[in-house]
Amino acid sequence: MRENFVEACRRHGLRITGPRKIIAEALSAAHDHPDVRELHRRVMERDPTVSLSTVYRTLRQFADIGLIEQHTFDGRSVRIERAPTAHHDHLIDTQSGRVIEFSSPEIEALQIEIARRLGYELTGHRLELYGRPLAAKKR
Amino acid sequence: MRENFVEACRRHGLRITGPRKIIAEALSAAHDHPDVRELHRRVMERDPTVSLSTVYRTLRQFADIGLIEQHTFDGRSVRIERAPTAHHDHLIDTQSGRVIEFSSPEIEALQIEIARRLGYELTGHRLELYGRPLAAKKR
DNA sequence: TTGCAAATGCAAACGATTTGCAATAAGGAG
DNA sequence: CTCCTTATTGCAAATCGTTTGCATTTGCAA
Repeated sequence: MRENFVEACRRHGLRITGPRKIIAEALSAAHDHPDVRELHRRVMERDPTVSLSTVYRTLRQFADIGLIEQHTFDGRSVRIERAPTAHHDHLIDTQSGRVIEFSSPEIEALQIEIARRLGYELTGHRLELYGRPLAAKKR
Repeated sequence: MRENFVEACRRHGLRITGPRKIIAEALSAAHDHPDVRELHRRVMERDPTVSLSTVYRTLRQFADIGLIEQHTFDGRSVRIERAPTAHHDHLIDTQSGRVIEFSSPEIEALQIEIARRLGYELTGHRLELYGRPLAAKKR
């Protein structure tokens, strides 16, 4: 993501600052979907002087230029995700809070169809599945 | 909803109080998906002494006993909906904020299937479509 | 190197929601 | 019908996540 980040910032006239570099690093190291406080914690491990407000501000900018996405799964705080290369939806493990990504062309197609039938052009959607692991039982 | 409300409260040991009656009335009169402040506004039209905190507390209780559902469509404030008789999802008109209900057995089935394939038992889901009306163009 | 707009840290502000507490009222017992 | 216990209420203050104003610092183009 490093390159992508530098390039994207340049393209949008954002300066390559210390805090932004650190935040970008923390993001590319994140293989999960942390919330902002958690991300700030990780950023502070690299540089404890970066403030929470800078993290918030930077995340908004990164989202604006398409580097990340911000989701609110539970109605609670925002969770961060590196810019997806391909579209996908999420399954949230209700026991652990873990987020699993998936995609379903069939569902995508149905969504467009449903919107059209209701007289709308689909401009976006959100699909979240909530589930309990079933493996545990059998194994 | 009047009867349903009295009965449900009785069944769960909730007292039938003045504020609760008013809130239940405002809810059954609502044919949209108001947020809490808007609902409180409507409640106050009937009785200006009912406080916002009582509305919040009552809504939580009503949700607990299944009289209503609370959604957070946009990541912003909570929107209220009378208990649905049948399950459905929502399409949000991005121009007007209006909410349209729909249901799709095909999608429901696919969701269960996807969760299973990922090793999960589906315990819940959220599906929201966002769209722009297309009728306007043609007519 | 210099100069200036962009970016930062801090603390205060915010909007939505929750909570502690003393006062009030529902509704079963007598 | 009145009394008593306990749930419920209104109010104000607290919380939580997020945003913002402002004085200070810092990229970076010239």
